[in-house]
Amino acid sequence: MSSSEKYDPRAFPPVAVTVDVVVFTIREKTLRVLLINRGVEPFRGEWALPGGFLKPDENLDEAAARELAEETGVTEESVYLEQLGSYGSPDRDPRMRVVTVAYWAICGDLPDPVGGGDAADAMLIPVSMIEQDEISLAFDHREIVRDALQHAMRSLESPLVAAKFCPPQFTISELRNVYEAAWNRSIDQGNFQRKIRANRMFMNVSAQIGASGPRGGRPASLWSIRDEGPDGEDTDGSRDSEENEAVTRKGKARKR
Amino acid sequence: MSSSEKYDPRAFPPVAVTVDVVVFTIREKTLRVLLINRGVEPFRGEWALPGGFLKPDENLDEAAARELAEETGVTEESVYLEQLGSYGSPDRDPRMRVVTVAYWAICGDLPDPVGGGDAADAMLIPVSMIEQDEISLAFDHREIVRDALQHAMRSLESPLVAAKFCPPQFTISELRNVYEAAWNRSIDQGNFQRKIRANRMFMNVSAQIGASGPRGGRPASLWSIRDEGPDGEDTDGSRDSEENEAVTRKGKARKR
DNA sequence: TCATTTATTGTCTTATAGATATTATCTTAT
DNA sequence: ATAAGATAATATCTATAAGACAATAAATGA
Repeated sequence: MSSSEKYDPRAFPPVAVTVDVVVFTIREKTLRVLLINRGVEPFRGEWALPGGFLKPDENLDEAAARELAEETGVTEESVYLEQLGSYGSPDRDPRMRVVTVAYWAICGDLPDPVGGGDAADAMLIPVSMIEQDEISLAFDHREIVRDALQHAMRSLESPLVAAKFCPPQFTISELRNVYEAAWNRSIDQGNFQRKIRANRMFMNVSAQIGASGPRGGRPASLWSIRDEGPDGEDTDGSRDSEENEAVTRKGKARKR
Repeated sequence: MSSSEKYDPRAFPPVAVTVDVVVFTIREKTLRVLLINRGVEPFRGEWALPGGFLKPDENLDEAAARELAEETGVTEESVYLEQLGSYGSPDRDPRMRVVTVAYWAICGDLPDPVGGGDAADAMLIPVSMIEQDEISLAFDHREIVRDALQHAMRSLESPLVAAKFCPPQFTISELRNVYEAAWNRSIDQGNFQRKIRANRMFMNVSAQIGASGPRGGRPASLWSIRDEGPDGEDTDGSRDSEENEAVTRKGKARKR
């Protein structure tokens, strides 16, 4: 700040800092984003991201977690929440100068009737509707959602992130369904099995056996993310594979 | 913001927004970061990132570019500048609540005597000194630099980003030197050539031939980044390789 | 000329992804 | 009880790419 020290921060026009959260979840095999219908001006009646003003004594992560909890009822446990980036065009909020810090989250188990009281004041819209511009959002939230989507798709390459869409214990098929929803195409089952089984970050909960699906079929074994202690507790001493093996996205883009 | 609309932004305690930039460059085959010696309180005399307060009429990217230019004299041309993230712990600045938006930049051609007038008020320290905690920084700038470093290392997997450390036209060896500086190990020359030549984002400036090194040797041909038009102008019609082929980091970690 | 340096090309090995089976184990219908 | 269908789990083959390693080519300076 050497060359800007002449500026007294208190002399600056007021800037408000908000936090907005792009909440992803999967419903009906479709990747969706949580939107809130604004009850007040500006942009009253339009759809916007859940969010709010940063409070004096909380840091950014805490503010994001608080907003997420207020808007979804989801406690911090089992939720993936990560900062996305900040947006601060001078005129992005007609009221005053507002810089927002955007976060993105994965909720595997969103309570279905989201929102406060009114049933119509919150919804989960498919991301495809935003990609194809079939809905307009308040502020610059369309840009934020698009950036979040792009970021999320990259992060999904790590199956550890994809697993956040699943319950704590899950079958490999459930994890595969996450990718099929996000990428909107089918994934070879056998190859996916091989990939996950080779990833040492996943642990077979051998004691448990999942139930068969509604249409029968061999029951799947349950898996969970290996809780990594402070130091890498390597039960199997001889391994030299990379820890973060990505799930790549090549292959025939056959429709589902 | 639905559940927080009760808050009037103007009623909030003042928040200042600053922009800090982590400027990377390579000197003496070492990846380095630009630090400024603070001339005023707080943290007077300590090393800090270049940065300053967000001005009323500029957006975040503009503020970062301005700070970068003020502190280094480097104009926006040929500089890679990207937002890293925001930091807003309540007590990160003893004066008042300050949220900073951090950026990271790659400067291939930093003017050597950086800083304003005093020669000692700016320096380029090796990133290893920060990794190993051999220097203390003002504010939470150590955390910011570490995050930037982590982010930069990931971004470097794209040779297009690595090329930002080089002049507009460069030899493949110069580009390889970027990786050798960043990863602190040698890279097989033949394999690297093959990799870059296979990447359609690089273009051989066949007319030009670079000069030989100080110790002789065959002069290298010059390369540049293919300036991509609005639509992919594909001179060579038949290609189906991915555009962003990464330079991976495996292989023997032999010392240099 | 020769040593040196860098560019360029080639080959071998290994690892992995994807395609394509095949086998195993369950549910449901008859 | 049996057959059919569904899903899980395993196996095999191929193509591709990366890395290790080596060899050749082209320029420089001494």
